[in-house]
Amino acid sequence: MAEIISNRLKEVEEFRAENIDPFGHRFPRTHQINTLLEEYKDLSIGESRPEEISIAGRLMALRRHGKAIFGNLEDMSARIQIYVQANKIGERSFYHFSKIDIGDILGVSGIIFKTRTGEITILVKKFTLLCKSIRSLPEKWHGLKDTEIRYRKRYLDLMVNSEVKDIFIKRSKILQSIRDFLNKQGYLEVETPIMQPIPGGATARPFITHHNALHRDFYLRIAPELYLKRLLVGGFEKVYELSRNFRNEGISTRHNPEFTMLELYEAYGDYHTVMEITEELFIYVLQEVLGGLEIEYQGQKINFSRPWKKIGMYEAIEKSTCIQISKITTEDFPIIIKKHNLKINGIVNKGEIANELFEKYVEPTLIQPTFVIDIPTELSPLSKQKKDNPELTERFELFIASMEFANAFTELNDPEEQRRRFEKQVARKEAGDMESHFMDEDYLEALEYGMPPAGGLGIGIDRLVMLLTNSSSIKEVILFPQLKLKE
RNA sequence: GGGCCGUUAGCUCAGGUGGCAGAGCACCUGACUUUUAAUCAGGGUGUCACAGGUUCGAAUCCUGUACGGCCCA
Repeated sequence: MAEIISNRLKEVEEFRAENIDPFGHRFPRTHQINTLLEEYKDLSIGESRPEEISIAGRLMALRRHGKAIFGNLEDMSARIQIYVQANKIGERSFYHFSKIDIGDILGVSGIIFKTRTGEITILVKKFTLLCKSIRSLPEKWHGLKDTEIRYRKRYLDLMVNSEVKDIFIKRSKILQSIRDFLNKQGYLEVETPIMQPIPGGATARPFITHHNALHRDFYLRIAPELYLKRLLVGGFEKVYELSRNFRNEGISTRHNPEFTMLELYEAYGDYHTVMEITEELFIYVLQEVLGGLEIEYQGQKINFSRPWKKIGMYEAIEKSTCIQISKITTEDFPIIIKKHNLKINGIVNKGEIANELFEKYVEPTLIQPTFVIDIPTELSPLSKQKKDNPELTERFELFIASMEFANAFTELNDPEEQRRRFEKQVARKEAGDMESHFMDEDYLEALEYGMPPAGGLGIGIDRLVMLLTNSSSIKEVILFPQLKLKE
């Protein structure tokens, strides 16, 4: 490698000596390569066109034939063959071109023709060196497979693995179609603080950062929820935020410490209206991005045709385990915990037991889109209770392919009840549950001014992208996933 | 946090039982004006992840560490 770099640096100096800038400047292009290929696809073999075109891109392959050289130039859209002939470009330029390496970025001008093997090719009349590459690219045939290098040096991954590029193009389309859908429905996109004095809106440990001028710590948001609901208090009726959230927890194939969420709130709605929005949003995105409602994820066929399945959480647990959660009592807790080997942080209650049983026995079985509804109040400190059963809240979680994709509920707008919920969370925290919620007096004060009844929804965007790109790891859909530092 | 697997050239990978570090691509030298994984002739470019240990001798065996992957919590 050291040898390659020093050779290339020598070439850089040689170009400078010839008055050629090895790190060139703006280059006007007439075409992107894909449009060129499309425009000239009907040429017959040997036929050429007189008009001169210009493209730019990275040289990905070279085939030298003495006084002629073939290469492949690639831009973001496609790859095209270029052909340089000594007697067409001139001896001097040909000599310069012979110093070009795979990996260099070039602008080329010339005319289009079709070779006798039927490949659309640019006969180069002039080339411009736009950037000399001084390192050698990963192998042309096997590409770059080492997952660690792929994630750490994503630029190489993008350069040589076109499927990877496609994933991130798709990710962009997904985000765009979500915004399209919500904007059309009259939602307002807003931005709320990432640095928060009190982290709220989710059950998770936050990251801590420090503000020097204010002499105090802030938390990176674990969710934007409590700020978005302050906006409902303020009179915005339909808001959403596509937000980067940060949770101080382990890294796995489904968890990155920073991840993207959609949160939306609809005043005067509830969890039923939000369930409809969820279905409509998924279907809109699927149609826009994939053009259909059936996908295959990791070998499982998943169908998004409405209506999706709905099942109560207790009912789902009972079906899988025969445990009737609604009937168990405090005396049953240790027996169930022991029998099913459950792990609960801090204070044990019925909700936590239901949650553990659900995750262990029900979640793995939920392949087709399923709304799990009516979730225990003890697990839902920000949700409104069901009118006929205060043990449960008007809340759902959406599961697809055994993964949680959405969490939504009717928002709790009673400030006194909200205070009691926070107090219970604080008690949990004191009992050792580091993920439980903080007391947020400022939020309670906002509720005391009055928040309209509302439905709220959160969707994990990274997982959605995983689902629509058939990716098994969240790292495949995040450009620069978090890895441990090396050395 | 636990278990299993991996880390050898820029990249993709070989290297039973310990005995001079290997291949293909890339790269360097030369030939070649329609090739496309171009071809032909020649060249090996290395802290075998890191640190110890065993041994006459370690990429290989042992211990520990780092990073990554898969599974579990």
